[in-house]
Amino acid sequence: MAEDSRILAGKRTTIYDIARLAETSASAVSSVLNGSWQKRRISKRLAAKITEIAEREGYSANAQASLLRRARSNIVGMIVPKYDNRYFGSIAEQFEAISRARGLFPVVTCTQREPALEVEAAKELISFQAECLIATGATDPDHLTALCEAAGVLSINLDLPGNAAVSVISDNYGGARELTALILDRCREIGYEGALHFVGGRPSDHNTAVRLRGFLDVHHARGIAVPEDHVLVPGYSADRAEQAMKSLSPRDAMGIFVNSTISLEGVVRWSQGLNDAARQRLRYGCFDYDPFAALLPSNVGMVQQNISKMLETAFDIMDTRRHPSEPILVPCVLRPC
Amino acid sequence: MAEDSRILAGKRTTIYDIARLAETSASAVSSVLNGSWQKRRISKRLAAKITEIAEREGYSANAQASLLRRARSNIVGMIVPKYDNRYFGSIAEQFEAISRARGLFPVVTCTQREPALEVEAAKELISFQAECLIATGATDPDHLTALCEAAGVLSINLDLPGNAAVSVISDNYGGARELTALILDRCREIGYEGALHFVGGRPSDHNTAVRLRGFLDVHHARGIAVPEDHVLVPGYSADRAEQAMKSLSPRDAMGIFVNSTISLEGVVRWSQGLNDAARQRLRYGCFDYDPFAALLPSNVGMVQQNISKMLETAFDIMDTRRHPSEPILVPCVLRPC
DNA sequence: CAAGTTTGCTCAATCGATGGTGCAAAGTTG
DNA sequence: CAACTTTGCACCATCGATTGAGCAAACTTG
Repeated sequence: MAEDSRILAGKRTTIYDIARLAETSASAVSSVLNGSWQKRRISKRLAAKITEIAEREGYSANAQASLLRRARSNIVGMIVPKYDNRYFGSIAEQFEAISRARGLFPVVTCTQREPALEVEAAKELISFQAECLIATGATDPDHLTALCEAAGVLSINLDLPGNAAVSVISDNYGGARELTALILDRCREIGYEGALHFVGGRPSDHNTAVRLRGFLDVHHARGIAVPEDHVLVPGYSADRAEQAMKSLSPRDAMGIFVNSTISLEGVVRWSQGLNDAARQRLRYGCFDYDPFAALLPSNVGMVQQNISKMLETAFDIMDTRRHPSEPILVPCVLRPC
Repeated sequence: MAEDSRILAGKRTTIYDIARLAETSASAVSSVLNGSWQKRRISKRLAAKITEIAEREGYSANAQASLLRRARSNIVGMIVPKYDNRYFGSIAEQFEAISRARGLFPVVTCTQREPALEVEAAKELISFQAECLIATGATDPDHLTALCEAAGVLSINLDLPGNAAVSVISDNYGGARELTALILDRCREIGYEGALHFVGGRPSDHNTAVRLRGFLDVHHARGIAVPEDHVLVPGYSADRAEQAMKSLSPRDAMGIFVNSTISLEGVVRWSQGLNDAARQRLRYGCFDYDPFAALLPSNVGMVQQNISKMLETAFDIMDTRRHPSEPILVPCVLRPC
């Protein structure tokens, strides 16, 4: 079976080992195992022999050596803030699937919304010779783009836009308007005609800002004034959303625009503490979709972002190296509950 | 700034480029940039000069070249079935965090519960010289272990056990017993004393089998017979769980042990179609935790697996290369709703 | 100041796969 | 059968970083 000396040395089988066993050269082995043997005029007989021996020995090419020599790496990198929600989870899954279908090697890493981690991960991916880095929901996308540019790596912003690279994002404004209108309508049905609350996200965040604008514009169009203290943006965090809600004085009825499912977790935990009457007169909707949250009684609707379309667009940019300076907006789908 | 010739050639800066700019040797540059310069007696002066130039040029080491030369890769691989639930999402997140904290480079890839994809991903990770492969919820863990063994890569099974490598899994039996008991108790409160249904997972799956055994044992201990058609194991799929539920004849009251959150999605969709009376007399619990699902009215409790403990154990095995032949069981936590 | 030590650096082999180039041997053509 | 083409393969430089070995210059010691 596999050579004992190699096993004992703890080293892996190389093309040189296979060459020795097949009584041929390393270059023949290499070309046979990477599929370029026809072009290099290796006989079918030798190819079969090498293939068989390689299989028997459990040969596995050293990707480092191969990549070092080759011009392209076929590695595509992605950073993602979290895996704790459907949105980013699905982005990661689909990114991997599309990459594989194209013969690329996807490396996804989650960076916990921490700027330092994002930078570290980006540097690592660049060092790994990734050909492209998709920065999803990055806190400082332009910094990452700068790193990529210095290394000649294509960078694409997803979910959150940057100024230095192409950005593919949802139509946050449109989605927010639709959701706001829906929640207002549903509130009217229970006799509440006041301003909604906006909960979740952070002020410095582009998506939060745009969604908030949509939220305010719809109120304005309906002639409803939004008091300042109706806007609570304590970050993307269940705990902080819950605290923010608890800090409000109790109200008879209320409607909430929840920005992100992670914030919804906090809102929902807070609502568990309400008495039945208050809960009966509570309505909310959420930007981002979750199948279980969609079934909660007070939930009137969720905005689902079009992930397939966003990724399709991103890969299209990889192919064509198109570089529009304006973010590409992908419409969302409002799913009433 | 950065050398124009390099830019034009589309190639990245190497230690040789830096060496030329700093009027020194590549080996000096290498040792300075990888931190081994003190050991190699490079002067602080030269080190500072090299560091400055490297920074100015935006140098990024070619990890492939570095790894080729080095003995250890520090790469640790993990395959995960899906990112669409909290359980696997959290496993991936925590695996990455722990790896980074240990100076390792984590590469996680999701394989959609497809055996062919699992094998492909494992081969790729081995080819990248991963030092260890953690196979999470793999459909054929022993096959992956065989691949790893041939390449001298440590393999560890997580979530689902295998025979060929160490396995770290939850105490599925204990968790299932507790959950079953809880659902039965809650059903009694609404006057239903019959057998529960078991929904989700697949017959060939170890975890499904063990959980089902716990489920049956508790029924048996209480003297409740479980009809064969109460066990529905159509796979880990929301659609198939929903179909399975729809195929049942309507009942006055019922209790369900739902195996996995993805199956719960199907069950919950099905329950939306019930009339109010039937829904009033429906109780279920789920093996695996989801914060939103925990708030659904008919949900009586969810089993949360102890991910931190499982990963801690896995990394402990990486360190010590301990190789117990029996799976290591990690207790779960039942979270009543 | 001669002998020995330390400091500070460079040289060159190496990791494993790739692919351009070269060169026999076999096959073809006139 | 000489000249030419095709087939089938091996040789070796190369990718970029690492590291053992070696060596001059500076410094120390008696």
